[in-house]
Amino acid sequence: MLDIKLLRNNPERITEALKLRKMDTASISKFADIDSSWRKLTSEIDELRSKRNEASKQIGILKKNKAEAEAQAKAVGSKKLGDKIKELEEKRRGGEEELNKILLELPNIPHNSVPPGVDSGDNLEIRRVGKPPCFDFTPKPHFEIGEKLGMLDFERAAKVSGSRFVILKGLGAKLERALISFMLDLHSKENSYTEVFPPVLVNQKSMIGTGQLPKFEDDLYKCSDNMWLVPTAEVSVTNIHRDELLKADQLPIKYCAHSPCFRREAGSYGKDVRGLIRQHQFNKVELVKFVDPEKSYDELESLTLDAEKILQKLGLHYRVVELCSGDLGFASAKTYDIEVWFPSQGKFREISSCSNFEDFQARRAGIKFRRDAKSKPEFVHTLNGSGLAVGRTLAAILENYQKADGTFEIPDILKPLF
RNA sequence: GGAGGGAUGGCUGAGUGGUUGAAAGCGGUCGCCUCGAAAGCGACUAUGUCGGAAACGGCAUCGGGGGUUCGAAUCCUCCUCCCUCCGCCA
Repeated sequence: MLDIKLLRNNPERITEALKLRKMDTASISKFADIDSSWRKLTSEIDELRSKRNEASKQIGILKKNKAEAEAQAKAVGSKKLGDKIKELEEKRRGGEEELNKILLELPNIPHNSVPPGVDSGDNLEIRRVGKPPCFDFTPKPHFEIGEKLGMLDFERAAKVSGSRFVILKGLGAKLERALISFMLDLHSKENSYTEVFPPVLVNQKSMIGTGQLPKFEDDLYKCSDNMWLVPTAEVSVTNIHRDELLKADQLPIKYCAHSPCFRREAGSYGKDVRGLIRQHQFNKVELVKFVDPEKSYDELESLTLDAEKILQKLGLHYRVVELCSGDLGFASAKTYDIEVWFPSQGKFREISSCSNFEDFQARRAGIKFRRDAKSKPEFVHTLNGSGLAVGRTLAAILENYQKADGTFEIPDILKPLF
């Protein structure tokens, strides 16, 4: 959520930001209209309430002094004030709801450093690490390798659940588990994240807190009792500190978590229909930070490096891309995508997305901290990034470590886990 | 699922219709004391919002919504969460 004051005092800045994201700016002027009448009504209501409070106070005193008749007379006038207040409040309520809706559906403002652009074509490559493997044969796609080796069973998964599901078997299941372990160990031991194992079924407030709702309901699985399956552990983990006032010396708070993630992938028909790339359910290890606003951009750099470390240790070729304004996620102010090399496709595919949300999520979720004893609470900055998407990592290993005979090598770093 | 109990400021915890934004304690900040510190003493110490350069003032907020009343932390009602007991269950 954006700062409502910014919206009032500097709507040009937000209009500008929306344009960068190629979004409709109509809601800005709509907001201004409703807001000004909301504020006018509010000051009228406040004034009337002030009068009524004064009258009530006096009635109290009169009653104490046994001046019943006077008290009665005053109560009549006060009742009228009350009716008027109720009427104005009713009038205000509709606008209030609309303002809130607009506010909750406005995306974050891109950071100054974010390159302007319309889509992924305008993203900026920051660095390339490692080298693509050389094959003296045509590299196969990961799903062919996995199916042939009995590690991946898409057909039966379709029977059990539907399309975009997979059953990992034998070595496949074991490799998945090893990867989760490896990632969590590295982040908790070397990168000093606290490991957490969060719920994957969350309430609506949590989904609003991180920005999935109300705008992206179509992407989510909704269960009964107004509970939702998380599309990423970011939701569960960021909301750990919802409506909390943290102490400055607690920051930065760093969590890593593995969770299954659930996405409906509505509107992605025909995209990556085969293989592990785009599943309705997949495992992911997530990194989440709560930090001092002044340090959040340094923290974004280090978080990205923490995620990269996994790929380096696995010996996978990758690049880091800075998302342009048009490709930026709803809640993000700045995002680096890490893309891993897929030999069968001859291109890089996203395996991690590391973002600084600044105070956008903190404001929605009410996550504050007090700088020192004398200062007022301020919103923290939240960040998160995949470290990494496990299914895609497994796919990348199959492809990059494949051999001519259709088998593949387990990366050295994982061997102790087998 | 059934029966009870509870939710108050950074924390603990009083408060059952009237000048209560809220006692007390803890914690914190500042001052006095001291060579310095501890202890002691004193003052200050919620958030949001509107107006204001500020001082300050209005309004709202005692888990959340709705209601009763001139007036609600306090009464009624619905909801959420927590605790205890019973049932069921991995």
